[in-house]
Amino acid sequence: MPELPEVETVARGLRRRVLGRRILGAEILHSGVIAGEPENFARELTGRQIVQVSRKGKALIIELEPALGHAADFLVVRLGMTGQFTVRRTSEFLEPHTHVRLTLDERETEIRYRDTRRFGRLRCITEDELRVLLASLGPDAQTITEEDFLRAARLRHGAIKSWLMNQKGLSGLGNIYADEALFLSRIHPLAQPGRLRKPALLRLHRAVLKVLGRAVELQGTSFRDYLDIEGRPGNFLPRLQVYQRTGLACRRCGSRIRRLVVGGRSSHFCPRCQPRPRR
DNA sequence: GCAAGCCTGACC
DNA sequence: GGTCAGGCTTGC
Repeated sequence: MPELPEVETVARGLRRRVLGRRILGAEILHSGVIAGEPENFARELTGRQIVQVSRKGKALIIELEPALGHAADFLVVRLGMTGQFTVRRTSEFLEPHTHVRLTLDERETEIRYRDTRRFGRLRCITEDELRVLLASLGPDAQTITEEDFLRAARLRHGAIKSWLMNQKGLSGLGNIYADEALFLSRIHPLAQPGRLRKPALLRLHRAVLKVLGRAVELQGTSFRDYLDIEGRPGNFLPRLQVYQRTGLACRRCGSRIRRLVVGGRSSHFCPRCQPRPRR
């Protein structure tokens, strides 16, 4: 599942491989992954040079050189659950569930978008629309300051796990890293942010930065589908402490890891290291 | 038939 | 403000 570290890895890969290159054509094999009109999408991209690749939270942002007759200067991608970008030779075997092909300048390589579940979306938007999108996301989870983190958490009711994942207080965490950060900071997924003491919130802030930093270094987690630009899996999987380890021994205390549904999402935690909050 | 991320809509 | 269910899709 692409969360911040996976999206960061993809962004770095794209930066390395396609920065400065021009998109000669866009072929849409399945329009379901395109937000808006597919014809418009293809028209906006055709002939455009890629001048920057960045991200905020889990949103991948590909900036195009401004060009006459083109309003949308940004290709923004949300990878959903199984979205994948690869840079491949045009002649290479086209893997199943490839939905978009962006031919690059010499016509020998292309950017491919693959997405088995088709929960991901690609959209071409203007700078104004990008601004609105970015404003709808909280500070990036990798760079959020202590102050912003405390401020965002303080007023919140409801489960801290839901807050970590809702992209508004901070953006970039999904199920894997939310569970991992809560474990590292020894906080129960049902704890209420507004009721936690400051030291606990500071622990959580540090845990978020730590787990994301390490996961970025290891190029993300390949639980099921995630692969980078070159088709390689990430290396964080063996470092997972709780995610998808239900029934296995906690690496810290040996208790069995439990699973609990919070906000409709499965949460994995150690009942001893992360005691249930007093209510 | 469930699970995943994200959106929408219903409800309190 | 908050929760919850439903829909999207497909592989297990």
